Amino acid sequence: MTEAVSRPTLEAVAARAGVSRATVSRVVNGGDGVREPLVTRVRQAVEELGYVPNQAARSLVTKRHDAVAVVIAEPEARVFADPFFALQLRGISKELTAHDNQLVLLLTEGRADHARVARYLAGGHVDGALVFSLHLDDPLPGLIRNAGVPTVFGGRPDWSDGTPGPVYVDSDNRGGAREAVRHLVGLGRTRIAHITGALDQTSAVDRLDGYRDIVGDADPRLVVESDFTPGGGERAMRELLDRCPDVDAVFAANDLTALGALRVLRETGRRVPEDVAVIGFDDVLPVAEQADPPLTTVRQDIEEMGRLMARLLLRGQAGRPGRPGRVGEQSADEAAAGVILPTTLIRRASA
Amino acid sequence: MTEAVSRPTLEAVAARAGVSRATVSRVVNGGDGVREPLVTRVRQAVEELGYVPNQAARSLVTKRHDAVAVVIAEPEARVFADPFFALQLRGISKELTAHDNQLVLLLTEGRADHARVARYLAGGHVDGALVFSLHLDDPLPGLIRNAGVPTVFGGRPDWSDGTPGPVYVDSDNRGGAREAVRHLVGLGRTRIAHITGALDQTSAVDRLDGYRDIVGDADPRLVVESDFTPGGGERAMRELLDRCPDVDAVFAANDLTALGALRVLRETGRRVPEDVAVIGFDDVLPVAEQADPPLTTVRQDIEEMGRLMARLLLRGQAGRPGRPGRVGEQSADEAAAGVILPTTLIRRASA
DNA sequence: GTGAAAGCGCTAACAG
DNA sequence: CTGTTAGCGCTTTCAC
Repeated sequence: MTEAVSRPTLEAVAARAGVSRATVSRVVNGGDGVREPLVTRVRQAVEELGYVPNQAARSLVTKRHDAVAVVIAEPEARVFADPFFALQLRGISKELTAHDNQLVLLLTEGRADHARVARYLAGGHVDGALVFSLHLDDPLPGLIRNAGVPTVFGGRPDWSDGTPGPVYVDSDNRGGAREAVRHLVGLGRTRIAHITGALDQTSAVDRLDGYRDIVGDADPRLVVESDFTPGGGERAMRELLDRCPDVDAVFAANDLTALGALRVLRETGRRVPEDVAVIGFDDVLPVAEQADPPLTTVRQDIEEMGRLMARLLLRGQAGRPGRPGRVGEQSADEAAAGVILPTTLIRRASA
Repeated sequence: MTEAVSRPTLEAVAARAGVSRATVSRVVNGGDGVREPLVTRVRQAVEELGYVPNQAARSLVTKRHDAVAVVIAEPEARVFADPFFALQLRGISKELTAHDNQLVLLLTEGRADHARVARYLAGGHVDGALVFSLHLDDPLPGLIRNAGVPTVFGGRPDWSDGTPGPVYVDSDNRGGAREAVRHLVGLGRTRIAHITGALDQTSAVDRLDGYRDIVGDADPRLVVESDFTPGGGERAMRELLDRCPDVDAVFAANDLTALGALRVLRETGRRVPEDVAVIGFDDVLPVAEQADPPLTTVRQDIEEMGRLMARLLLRGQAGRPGRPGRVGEQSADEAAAGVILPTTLIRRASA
């Protein structure tokens, strides 16, 4: 006795309400132009039968999917070492949910998966894509452009060709860096160092630029390249102390890096902030708040970034090389561009 | 000139290959019972046209979706404070990808979203669900059961009614706790305390049980209830020192809690591990490795948990109260049950 | 083995 | 305003 619980169709609702399928369809989709008595009758039939529209059938005719792909292209485990993506996802999810769109998550493990993702996007399974791929040499953005799907990028992508700029949402990395360094200057520090992030990511480059905006042509030995990890931060800090024992402030490219720097500073007997002031970036709470001493850092509103990305896509601000759809209804002359979210300096004990 | 780039259909491929739609369909779906010359010709046409099957059309007839929902029901921001879910997602994603299934992510913000999720699952948009909902009083698992979708839970759910047990994957929280405490005992500690996690989650309860398994009826003041956060860990540690100044070891319910405990220990001038040994749980790398001193902790293979959940669902081990589908093809007598993954004690400096 | 034909459940003209 | 009529692109009997 396989209780074949096949769900009710439009047909069934129509029969029960004593109207045509078309009328039920109209009611289900907002019920414009249907007279009150019928609307109620249909609504009731829907209720009684527990009718839920079959999305596949609907997509087949509308060519819409009410679904958006989120592509996270980060081979490194590092992505998962801080809550960055989790927060973005939450922001994205909230916005998509508010507009009855589903979130299809596409995680990639290196290049092997790129073709798969490109095929999926080109396959017209979703109305748009939100893409995180922050590495300069990543071929994925290009592939995605060819897929002809409206797309919004998370973080400024690095396209130097002449095509109309991609739509993206980013934090004000450069401005945030400037504020951090300015704060250090305000503290009277004169030997301000910078430990960079992985310079194949625009965020790291922008933060370095912000640092340079303030310090000008300071001693180049005060800039040490690193990679956004605590271990990298340690190595960089050691090298820094080696090169410039008189350093009195460090602006680290992110909180994890700052953590590594703090550790080395402590080991070598420097007091923070008395001897060396330290500032991070991101304001990853469990890291920044629990650091010793608690970390002064530049906060970015990560969840808001996610929300905004989704909003841009749904509003059709996104580049849409190809076919139509509810997502992507922007006017043709809408200049594709980036949206930059402000950052805030959070003062704690380390600077 | 809107280059209506409407993608090629089966029809088009059939025409190009000089065969019928049915034949193309067969080839696309594995190409059994089609003779070699045709297979090649069709494959080539598919290639040339860049044909990608329309999933909506396919689902409409097969009633399969090759999509799985991942439901993360965590109102608290805490979820996002550690990479737990990110790692699970990665494991899930890998497994789903390997079987050509899509991952639909459903994040919920408290009860308001429960109805939405239940409706979505009941709506037959996906072939199954992987559900994370670790709070004892959460109504979501019940709702999902009623949705009639094959489901695998992440973490042992707490159903006390008589229904056949839900399928779930969990870490060996109890065993891991035992190992941690045993290690402390082996170190010669005699006043071993436990700072619990949020006791409305089975993981916290299981870890507490494991602790008790080893210490027996030790001084009950050595157990302090907390909530898995660093702040909670601090408060708990303070209370603990207050109650039992002679404590010489602490087993914390997770790494974040241990971090808070370490901080208080340091503040109050205790040396770790000389005066007080500390063990955490989870082995969240950026936390455990960067702690001062680096944290001895119980590692769980989180990614593997995710992978296993997906595998169970795809293999049809999952409870399936309702309709058929590729997902959920288990034999009726297959005993639904939990799979418990082993944990490992990672020795660092803190104990 | 291969093709022809009948829908899957829904929306979107088009009549009435 | 409401109902009728075509399909959307695909899989799947069923003949050939």
